[in-house]
Amino acid sequence: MSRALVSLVFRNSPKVADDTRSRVIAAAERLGYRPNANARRLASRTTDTVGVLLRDLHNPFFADIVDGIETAADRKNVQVLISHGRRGADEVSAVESLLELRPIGLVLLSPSLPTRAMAAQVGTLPTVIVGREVRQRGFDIVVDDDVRGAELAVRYLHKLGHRRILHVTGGPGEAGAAQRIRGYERAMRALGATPRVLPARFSEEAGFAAAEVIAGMDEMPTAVFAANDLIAVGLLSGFDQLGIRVPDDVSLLGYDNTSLARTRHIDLTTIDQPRRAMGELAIETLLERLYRDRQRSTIHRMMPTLVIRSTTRPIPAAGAEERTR
Amino acid sequence: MSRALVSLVFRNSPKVADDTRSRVIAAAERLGYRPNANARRLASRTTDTVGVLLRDLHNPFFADIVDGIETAADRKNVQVLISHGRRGADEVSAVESLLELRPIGLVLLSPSLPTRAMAAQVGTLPTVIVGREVRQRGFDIVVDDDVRGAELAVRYLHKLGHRRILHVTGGPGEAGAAQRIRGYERAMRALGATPRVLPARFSEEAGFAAAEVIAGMDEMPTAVFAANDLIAVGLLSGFDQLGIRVPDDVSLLGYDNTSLARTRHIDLTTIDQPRRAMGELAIETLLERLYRDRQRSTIHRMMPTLVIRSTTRPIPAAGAEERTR
DNA sequence: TGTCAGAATTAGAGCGCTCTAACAGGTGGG
DNA sequence: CCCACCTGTTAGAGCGCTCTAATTCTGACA
Repeated sequence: MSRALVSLVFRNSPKVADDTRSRVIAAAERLGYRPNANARRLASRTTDTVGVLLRDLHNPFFADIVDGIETAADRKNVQVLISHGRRGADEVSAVESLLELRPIGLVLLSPSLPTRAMAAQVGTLPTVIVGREVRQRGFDIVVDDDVRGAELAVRYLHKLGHRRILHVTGGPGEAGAAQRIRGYERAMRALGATPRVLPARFSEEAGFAAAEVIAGMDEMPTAVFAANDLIAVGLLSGFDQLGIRVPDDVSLLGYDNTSLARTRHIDLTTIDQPRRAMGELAIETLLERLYRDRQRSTIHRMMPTLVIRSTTRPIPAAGAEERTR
Repeated sequence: MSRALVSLVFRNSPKVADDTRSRVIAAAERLGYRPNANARRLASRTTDTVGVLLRDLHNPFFADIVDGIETAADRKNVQVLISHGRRGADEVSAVESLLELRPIGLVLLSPSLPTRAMAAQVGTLPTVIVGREVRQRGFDIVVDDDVRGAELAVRYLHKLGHRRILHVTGGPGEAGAAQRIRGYERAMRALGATPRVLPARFSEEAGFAAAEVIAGMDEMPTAVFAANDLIAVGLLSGFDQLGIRVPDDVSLLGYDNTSLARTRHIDLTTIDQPRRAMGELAIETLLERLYRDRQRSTIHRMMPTLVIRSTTRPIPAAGAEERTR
């Protein structure tokens, strides 16, 4: 049996006879043969693998996206190679080591590098950026529509009768913070309510601190829309400590539907990004550019959904009153 | 300039003259040259990469271990390749694709495969198993010392004055459950207390359900040691719902020090496994077998620590009384 | 029985690197 | 002034596969 035959068998080529195939497989088993992926990747023009840059393994948010990526990759018969740029460490070298393996494309999950630098590094390689909206020729984008997510949150609280709805936002550079403010403000104005934004950061600590600020306000809000779940959970403990009851005294709404929000003990009403779908779409967008030879950049803004749990409730009287409007 | 020269430059060989080196680098930059890792891996005898099987990306527990792995790998100048066997999916094929890349060794994080099957698959390749204690020649093991962790928990509660300490355990097959029961029972007996184990599973739901069972007991425990944090958090909500206050009415202690336990809102006293250290040790063990040509299997049982938060407190009177003993 | 199309198999080049051994160009000692 | 020796560079084989094109094998049909 020739080398080429074995190669064909291991690539499931249809042009090899059934009995030959089984003889090859039997022989391989007997000899303990295992194909060498490095040789295959070198010899074949294509590698059939897409590289995924995963910056933060600790954030379960990305886990769902990777799940989606792998589901779609499986379906499309491409391999996935994950590179974990160590926490805060050199993203450039993480991408570089991915590129040295000659993937057919790249998926970058919430990369933090300057857009220009990324563009220079990946060159013409099809690249999809998930979770960060950059304007740069050549990149395809998959993001959550944070503006509409925030609108969803505000409209729901408004429907419950809330009028004094405060937004606790993330830091200026934090992913989605600006868009969420925009959606919040737009929805508030559309509903004839006055927007009010309290600056913070995307962290539990910041939320905890914000609770005190809120408690000290002349006119306390009846509902708080936190820019992410961490802030919301921080607010929850802050309110708890200050004797402010959620949702009795104040309704609380988060963003991201993290596993934290899902625990019974927290049970936070929140906005859910379609994470798995985002991952799947990333792969599909990548392959579509590759196989259909698309040149133009696309941006997919995915529609988030509202997940109602137990930290929100109608304003006792006003709620009913307003609903009849 | 020859091909070999470029190769030497990119491998940081000391035997290339400084000016030649910079000329090569300049030329590479100008031509947009990037080494092909597949060719390198094929041509050189060694690949300098260890493969890591990560079964569950959603479990932040593994994220810390991977952090440790990458820290140590960085220090030792080896690459890390992560393979994410899709959730519950074919672990065999995930390991297989890792093996096809010809790593110098493997680190398996809490693998679920039968020991024999794993041994057959990896053959003589140095392999470290983290988080699961298997008895099989050829594997090195890094685990938390769950027996001593459980003892730590019991002794602490005992020191606080608790005598009726209940242990809510995980399912029979769940990682560490058996050892934690053993440590719990041993410590209880050593302290002259009567062990009592309530069977459950490693989930929030199971913890929630257990709360009701506990509330219905003739003689309620004054402290509950849950086999992991998820159970503890479930218990927390269960107790909450039943009007049982933690820690006023009952002290609660978890295991694993998950991010959940760390949130202010939960702030759970728990046992911490040295996850980063476990990851680092995995790499060191692997390389030590490789370079020192060690043949015998080793098992590292890492000492966990107690993290005191706000779900445990002394029994008001008895606590002080007992301390003077 | 010969012919031929199509199916199955194989020879041989080449993927981009590393490795060994050989080679060039100084340097310094005899 | 030659030779040994060291440093720096390079020729050429080879890593284990894929790919193309050529070759062999089959069976159908005249």
